[in-house]
Amino acid sequence: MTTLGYAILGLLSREELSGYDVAGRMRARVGHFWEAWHSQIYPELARLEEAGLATHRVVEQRGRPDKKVYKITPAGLETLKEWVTEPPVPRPARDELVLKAYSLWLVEGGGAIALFRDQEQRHGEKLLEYESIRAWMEKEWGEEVLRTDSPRFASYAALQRGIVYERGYAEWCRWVAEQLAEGQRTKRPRKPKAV
Amino acid sequence: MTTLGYAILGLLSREELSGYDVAGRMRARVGHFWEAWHSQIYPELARLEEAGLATHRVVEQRGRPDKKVYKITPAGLETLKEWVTEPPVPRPARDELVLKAYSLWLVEGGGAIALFRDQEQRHGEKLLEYESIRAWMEKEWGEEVLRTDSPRFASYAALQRGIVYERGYAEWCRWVAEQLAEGQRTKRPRKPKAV
DNA sequence: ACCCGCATGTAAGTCGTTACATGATTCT
DNA sequence: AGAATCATGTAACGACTTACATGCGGGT
Repeated sequence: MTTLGYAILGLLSREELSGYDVAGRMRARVGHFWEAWHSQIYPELARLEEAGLATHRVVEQRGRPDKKVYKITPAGLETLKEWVTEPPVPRPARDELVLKAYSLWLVEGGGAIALFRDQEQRHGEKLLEYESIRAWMEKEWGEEVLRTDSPRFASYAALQRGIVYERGYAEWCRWVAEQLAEGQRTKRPRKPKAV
Repeated sequence: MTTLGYAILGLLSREELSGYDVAGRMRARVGHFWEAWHSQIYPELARLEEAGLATHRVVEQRGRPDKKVYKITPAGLETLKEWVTEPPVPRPARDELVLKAYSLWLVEGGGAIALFRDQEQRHGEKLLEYESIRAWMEKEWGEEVLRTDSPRFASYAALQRGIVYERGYAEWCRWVAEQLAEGQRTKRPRKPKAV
């Protein structure tokens, strides 16, 4: 089983979905910590079905192409439950911007400051977006967001990670931009080639 | 050019390195936001050389196998500089634990609490490790860590991201574990199958 | 006329991981 | 005797991305 398989089972545990819908949920719901395109999703759904973890029925539609609606099986639910409490293999977050930061010393102020200010804004916007979703959840779902046996709690908890992540990211970007700006203000001449 | 290529150039811009050393630096220095194994590094170094961004010379050693020491070229430095200020294509952080959180509602307390407490500890330990490196840098490098044209500033800035990341991660884990524990204390019976 | 949403797939290519392969020296 | 460090590579596999492929209906 691949991680994507579990991601899909996680969605199917909440509702029956077509491949197209899975792709949509993937973008909207779990997109901030796992993404997948339909070209990966369709074969994965077929594999889940072959493994007996999901089944599908064809739903005919008027004026639209037929769709295959997938449903998780009891075996699928068991597999998913077992996976949930297993510790994940630790993998470092691959982050290209941090890699760029590691070579920041090579470039003179301007462009780098712009980059980090821009990234700060992007992540700040993401943060606001997530926070407004959280506000919506709290208003709409009330105390259920803290009822740990409710899927709404799980959605809320995952979103919470996105919020903490984006807040920290924006903070770091601002800090870097400030250091760069400060470095430009109190400019020292670069070290001469031969001392 | 792949991102790995730039990661390697970033290391070579500071010092000449053999493939073996690059692999080591990769683990120790940039490992918390980009990892790579030697099997990927050796071919990538060959590609960098072919593209004229690095050169190598063979260094003979006593009692040890010969090594190829790579050096960045002026063209390599230019390529690296150009890349640094280009905005990265936004890719969501793939995080399996958040995916597990999204399915947390399916499992009863015990195992899930243990998982998140354990993860909190892991990230808490990472945090302490990074903080002690930061303390070492500040003590050893002094004000140079804030001199934006110094490689030490860049190292410091990248490490800073690791610190913010791990702090946020540990915080989130603790929050989830607390919610799960709270949910267990004030246990409600699960919704009956048919109401 | 053209684009967007719905709907499902395959193919080609890239990137990353694990395993295979070899071999000397030093430490436990 | 066995493990770890230094040192460089290749091969096979798996995961992920981008592009190709098709087709209807509704909106601008």
